[in-house]
Parts: sequence; structure tokens; C-alpha cells
Amino acid sequence: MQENMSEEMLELIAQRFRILSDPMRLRILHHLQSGEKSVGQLVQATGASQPNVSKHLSTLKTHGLVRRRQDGNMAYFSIGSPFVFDLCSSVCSNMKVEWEQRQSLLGT
Amino acid sequence: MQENMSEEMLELIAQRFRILSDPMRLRILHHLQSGEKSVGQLVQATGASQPNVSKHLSTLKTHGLVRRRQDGNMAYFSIGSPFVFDLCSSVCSNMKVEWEQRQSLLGT
DNA sequence: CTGCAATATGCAAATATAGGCATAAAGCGA
DNA sequence: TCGCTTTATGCCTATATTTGCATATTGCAG
Repeated sequence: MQENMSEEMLELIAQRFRILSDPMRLRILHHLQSGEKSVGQLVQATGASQPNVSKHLSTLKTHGLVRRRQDGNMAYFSIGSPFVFDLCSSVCSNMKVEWEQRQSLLGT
Repeated sequence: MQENMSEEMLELIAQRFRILSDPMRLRILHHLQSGEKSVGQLVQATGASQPNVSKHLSTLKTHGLVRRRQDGNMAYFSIGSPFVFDLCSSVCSNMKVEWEQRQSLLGT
């Protein structure tokens, strides 16, 4: 993080984290990792309702995390910022480290 | 991200992001970046109320993002997982890239 | 023990968010 | 145009989150 952190900057960062703080949105992004998908495919893959998936895709698109391509009456979505996977990997590996530390503390 | 992503895993990752999705918590973490601080110092630095700061510190501690040390009737908090700054840097640099892309698109 | 300072907690209100359900909108084929 | 399919939107409810205010708790000094 920078030395000087303005209020707007903090709000923007917090907003970004908030977008990623929903399991359903993460699940959608996860399914998009293997490539472009239609809304229907995502509905089937996630098990959520169609309006629900559509709304999440809308917020993801608003914040630039996914792209939308229309073909006929189908809408295809794809990853807009691959960096989100880096973030998730970071979080995962850190959780793993913490878990192992906790385990080793218990083991002693 | 991994190939297989269980529901619990997604919930854990989402939870981690949610902790970081509040500007006040980010502000507190930011002030802790320069070293251990007492609650009172953080209250003054952030401009928030004492109970508010105390509660945020509590949730940050619950999730292992800060450590707590008691000395007399003072409580000193410090960064528990430096990795959060990597996350924030990641988000910042990505926002910067996106901003420049948008600028260059407008400039053409 | 009493008073004071620092921190934590409980309660209530305001706000935001996610999800379900119904329905609208858009595109395509007959 | 009509019907069907796919996707998007509006409204409502349930739930979670943040904050303020009051108050409890803890530790220290006198």
C-alpha cells in the first residue's frame, strides 16, 4: 500500500473487495475460468436461479470483472480481469499457511 | 484458482474478501502498516469513534488480520497477516491498468 | 476503596445486499 | 404476427452490516 491513502482510494479498493465477497459471484467467476459461458450454462453450472445469475453477472460487468458478448438472443460472458484469480490464489495460499501454522501449534 | 472449488472453500474466500471490503477497516490496517498502535492512536488517526474502532479491531482480530498485545490498560494492535498489503497493491495496480486502458481508449 | 483513563460490549436504528417471484424485453423461426 | 427461448428488470422480503450512544470492564494512581 502507498504512503498516502486517500479516502476515495480506500473506498475504491473496498468496493473491489466487496464485489468479490460473495460466494455466488466467486462461483460464477470460477466457472468462467474455463472459458466463455452463456447465462444458461452458468445457471445450470451453479444451480442458482436465472434472475439471480443474471443480476450477479450485471454487477460483475458493471465493475469490469466480466465481459459480455451478444450472439442472437444469447449472452456470453467471459473473464474481464484475470487478476481476480491471482487474488483468490493469494487468499487461498495464505489461508493454507495460517492453517498449517495453527496445526503445528497444536502439534507441539 | 484450483480446478475443483468446493462450496466451503468459496465461502472462506468470500469471507476473507468481505473483511477487507470496508473502508474503515482498510484505513485501520493502513495506519497499522507503520507499526503497532494503541486503540486511542487509531481513534485519533482515523477520526472514527472509539467503539467503532474497537469493534473493527475485534473483527480483524477474529479473522487473524491483526494481533493484540495488552500492556496495562492499553491494547496495542499490529498487523497479523502482512499479505493483505499484497492484496491491496494488487487491486491498486489493476485499477491503475484499467484506468490507463480506459484513458487510451478515449484518447484514440 | 475511589476516581480516572483506556478499551470493550450491548442495544437500537439506518442502510445495504442477496434472493425469490413475476414479468418485461429481445431475438429467432414458422 | 405468434409463439418460444433466452436474458434482463422490478418489486418485495429476509438478512447482514455499520454506526452511534450508553454503559460495562479492566487497570492504574492516589
